[in-house]
Amino acid sequence: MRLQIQIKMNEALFLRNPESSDLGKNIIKHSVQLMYKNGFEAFTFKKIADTIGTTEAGIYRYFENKHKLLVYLTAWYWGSLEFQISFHTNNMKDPTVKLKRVIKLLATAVDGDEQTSYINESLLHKIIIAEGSKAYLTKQVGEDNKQQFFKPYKDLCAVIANIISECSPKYKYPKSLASTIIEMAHFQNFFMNNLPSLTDFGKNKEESEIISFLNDLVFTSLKKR
Amino acid sequence: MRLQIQIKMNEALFLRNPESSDLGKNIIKHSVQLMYKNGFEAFTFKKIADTIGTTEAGIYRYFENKHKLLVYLTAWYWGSLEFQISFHTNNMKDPTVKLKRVIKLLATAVDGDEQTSYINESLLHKIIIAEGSKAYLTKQVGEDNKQQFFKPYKDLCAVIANIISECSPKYKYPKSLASTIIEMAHFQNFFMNNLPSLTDFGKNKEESEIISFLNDLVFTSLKKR
DNA sequence: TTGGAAATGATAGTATTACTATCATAAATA
DNA sequence: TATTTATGATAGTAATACTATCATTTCCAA
Repeated sequence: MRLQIQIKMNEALFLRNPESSDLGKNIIKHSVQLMYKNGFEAFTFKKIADTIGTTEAGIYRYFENKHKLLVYLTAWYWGSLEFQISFHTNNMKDPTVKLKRVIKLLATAVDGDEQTSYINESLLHKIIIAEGSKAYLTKQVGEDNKQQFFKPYKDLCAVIANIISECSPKYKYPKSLASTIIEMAHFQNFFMNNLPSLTDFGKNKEESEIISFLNDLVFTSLKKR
Repeated sequence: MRLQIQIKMNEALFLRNPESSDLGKNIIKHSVQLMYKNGFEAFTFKKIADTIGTTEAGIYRYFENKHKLLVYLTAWYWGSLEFQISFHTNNMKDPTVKLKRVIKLLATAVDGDEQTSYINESLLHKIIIAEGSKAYLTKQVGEDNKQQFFKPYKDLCAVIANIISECSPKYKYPKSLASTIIEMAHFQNFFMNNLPSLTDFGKNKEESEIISFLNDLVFTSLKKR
């Protein structure tokens, strides 16, 4: 038996649920590929339509615009990551071990069944690294936030902040430290591959070094209090 | 006497040097205002042209496209910040004191003479917080980097990494820690104001709390080695 | 099995964006 | 005064980001 994780998506993110039809799944699948290949800026509904053999109008029936589609993908990603974290840290007693596991998941992402669904999680991970911030770095953050578009991100951050507090109840900045490690797991990766002199990992370009850096950052902050 | 800081800009960022004419300075000045007001996505050359009473073609004589203009502004910002840092930490012996000063400058930015030039540095700071990452989160990072567009950022990061190493010569990740505090000085600010639950500063929304967080993060990492 | 709703395909059309090109005029400069 | 150089004015194009309409197919329920 093969389990399919179902991530409950915010209904306001789409006009028609892409999970509900083949066309919808195709849109998501090829959006991931196209966005990975061309980047968010050069990504257009026309291009998806052409590659999957439908028309622009067809895509617009599912998503209002490409911003919503990006937010959809990021929400899916954070949701999936929170699931992975709860799955992999389940039954762990020691919060320190938990936190280490979280850092590893943040920095590597995609575990096991890559082909679980129509979403290529490995590509999605790379998209989120390069484009994820653009989901909220906009003039409409406020409204988008009111509509709960960033709930999966905030939930994930809260989960991590709680583990941090378990590790070190007196630490004063659990949420900021959580968002810092989430963001840095991605940014250090982007820098390592694209602007390596902003990191100490330019030579080997190993994700494991990012993990070491984050572990060091987090656990010196939490130790001895 | 009033000193005017001159930041040497990469010539490949523009077609005609905006500092060399009134029109050029006007373009920069109103770009900052418009980008602040509308955000990078809604910012167009037509809109600048209309607000300063020239034509689109006029803007295109100075900048190839709005991406280059954004990169220009970020380069200017990092250059100015590096200058401020070297100015304010000049003659300081204790690297710890220096580093504290750096963190404060990163998180507050804009010091003293706001009206030094045609660039409103206070607005520019806000633009960099919300739009700065978009300068490098693109498919062309590689080429842009080859043309040295990000040199001011990388130089600043190197300066900070050096101070970190002075504080703690054995610390293994000076560059990554430097890019982390640079990015987080901005992201925590953005989060605090727009997605406050990602931070511990949502209640008071005080920059000083971001500074405390960064100080804690950095100095626990560097202490006791 | 049949009738009707829902989803898709096909086509058209609009406003805006992101440019490029041309030519006349004004300003600076040699 | 001649001549670059910068700017203004206008036009035009291809692509983007949509919206609208109508015909066809699919699917589900009476």
